[in-house]
Amino acid sequence: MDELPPPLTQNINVPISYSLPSPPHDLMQTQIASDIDWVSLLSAAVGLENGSTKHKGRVGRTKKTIPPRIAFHTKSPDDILDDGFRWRKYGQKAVKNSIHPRSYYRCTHHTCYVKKQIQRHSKDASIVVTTYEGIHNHPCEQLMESLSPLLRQLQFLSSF
DNA sequence: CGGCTTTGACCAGCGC
DNA sequence: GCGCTGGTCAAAGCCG
Repeated sequence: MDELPPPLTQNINVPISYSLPSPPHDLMQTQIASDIDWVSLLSAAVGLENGSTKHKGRVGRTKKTIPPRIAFHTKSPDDILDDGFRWRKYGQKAVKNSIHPRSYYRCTHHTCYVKKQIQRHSKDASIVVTTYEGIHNHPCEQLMESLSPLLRQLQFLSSF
């Protein structure tokens, strides 16, 4: 499986819960432990979403397929969570029933079309709701950067 | 100069 | 059909 979820790194904020949007119902929220198995978690989310019907609203101007979606609730003073990937902001909108605007980000990798939305919780401003849409089709740059010295060492040792 | 953010305009879905 | 709302576009400006 080369489609990995946003990996946990040492400086990443640990989500306190995640939500699986499952239309037509509202978000289904589950508390998670800090040592969560991210691969199986996101795999479950992908499986759940693939079988679902279309969700409310326009998915995109050109894209017709519905990508998998998963939302993380993170208690953090920072809006932008460092998940190891590079993101470019392409929009911000004020949303109804919330004083906090919603920010829209796209993965900057040219072949990757993953998007994420970031919004502060309407009732608890200390909670950041990050919604990922789609799965990255490339490795995490930051993770590969931190692993490359280790990989080089392993290659060196394996030559003996 | 390239990459990024900001921000107003635009578009499409939905409910009435 | 119309208005509201959420999502996206794209020009302008900022920054390293």
